[in-house]
Amino acid sequence: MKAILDCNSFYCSCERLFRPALLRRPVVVLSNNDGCIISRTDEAKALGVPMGQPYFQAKDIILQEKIATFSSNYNLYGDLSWRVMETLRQLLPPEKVEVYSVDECFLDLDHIAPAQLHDFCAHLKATVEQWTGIAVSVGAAPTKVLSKVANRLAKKDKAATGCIMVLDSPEKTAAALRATPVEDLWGVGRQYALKLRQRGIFTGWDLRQLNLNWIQKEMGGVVGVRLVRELRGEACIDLKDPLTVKKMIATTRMFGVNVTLKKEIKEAVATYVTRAAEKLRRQDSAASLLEVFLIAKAEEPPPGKRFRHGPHIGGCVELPQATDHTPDLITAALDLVDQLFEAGRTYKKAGVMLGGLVPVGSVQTALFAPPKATPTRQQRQLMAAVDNINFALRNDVFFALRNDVLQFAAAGNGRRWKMRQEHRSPRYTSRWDEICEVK
DNA sequence: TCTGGGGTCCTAGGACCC
DNA sequence: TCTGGGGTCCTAGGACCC
Repeated sequence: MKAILDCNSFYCSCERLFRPALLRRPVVVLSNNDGCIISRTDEAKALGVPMGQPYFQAKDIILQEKIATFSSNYNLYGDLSWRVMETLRQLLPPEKVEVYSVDECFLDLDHIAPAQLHDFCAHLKATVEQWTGIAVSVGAAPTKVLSKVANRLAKKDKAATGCIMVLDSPEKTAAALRATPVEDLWGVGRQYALKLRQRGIFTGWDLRQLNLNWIQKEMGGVVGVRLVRELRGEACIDLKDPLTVKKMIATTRMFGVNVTLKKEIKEAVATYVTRAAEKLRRQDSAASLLEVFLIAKAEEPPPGKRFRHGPHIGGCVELPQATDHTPDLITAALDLVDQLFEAGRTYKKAGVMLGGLVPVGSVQTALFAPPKATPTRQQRQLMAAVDNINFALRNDVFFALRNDVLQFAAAGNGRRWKMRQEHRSPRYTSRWDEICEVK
């Protein structure tokens, strides 16, 4: 059996953890730049605040209902997420724990006797809640897709299920699938849901009966077939090896204000490259492909039409040799900005993507590259030192700055373009100067 | 005024090989 | 009149996830 354990309204729960006064009050958390609502508690949901709604549209109801509102505080969420996952790794062999997202985790429970499953899930839940203070839900079933179904139903009726559902018989599974609309299945998005509904397929149970040839043709080939097989109880999606590294690394942000100056675009791009290169080194990879893109300001969307981003202006270079050295990546990225930037345009967003990742230990030396293209031992040591200092001081009271202690000059220091975070809570668990005080 | 960020996997089709 | 068969590799784009 497999299980998925996820944190209830994770970002909101993190905010509540340090403010017990918010315990039964509605809470929402906003995306970067205070753009959209990306987490909401049951109370906020009950007041009719939709997930993903732009903040400025929800402002009226937020004020009217006195909904507590926070900018996203990833230092805090990242730290609490780590505590939840670490707790699970203490309760299960670590290779049976697959961290799927910041607030979700797949578990392999094959070693638990069927009769004990429910109790074991309850034990996991109670321990995580006691050790971290974050409430969680658990769904268990023979496959990943079915465990997602179970988890959703467990959360939907918290009082009846106690946030735990185990699908350990064909009858329970059938009932669960009949109660699950297709669009709420893991792997069915807007497009497929529409297609299925037009064919009269409304629930997971309906989908499970469909002919695999049709699925193969109409639902993304093997992806759809795998989904339906999983609905039938045939495990097709294994737990992922916890040691797999990323194949692509991206850092992209909306600007906090409109940007028209090339200098500012370059500062932002250099900042994003720095961040991406840090992630690169953390997984011991080197990148051979670098892409930079800019998003220009969107035209007014026609009334009633969905919001769309402005034109995407992107460029890509193949590096002469894979590297994880920030200065080399910045140089290449700024060259791209020179090619992409058009004076007179207004930009809303920029991003950097690193691809063609290879293990840093086995970088192929370029035949025609000048000898200095290979990062030297000193350059490696330099980057390691920069990372160590920044990681350490990011959490230190004496350097409680918004920016890193060590920065590249190309990243600038005006940073007018930085994102807005008007409602950020203190970083209770990762900054000494922002720790919770009891009076 | 104002609409997030970071990923994965798969397919189709083109270019190219012998 | 009539133009094979069997591959590989790459890219762009679609769909999905949280």
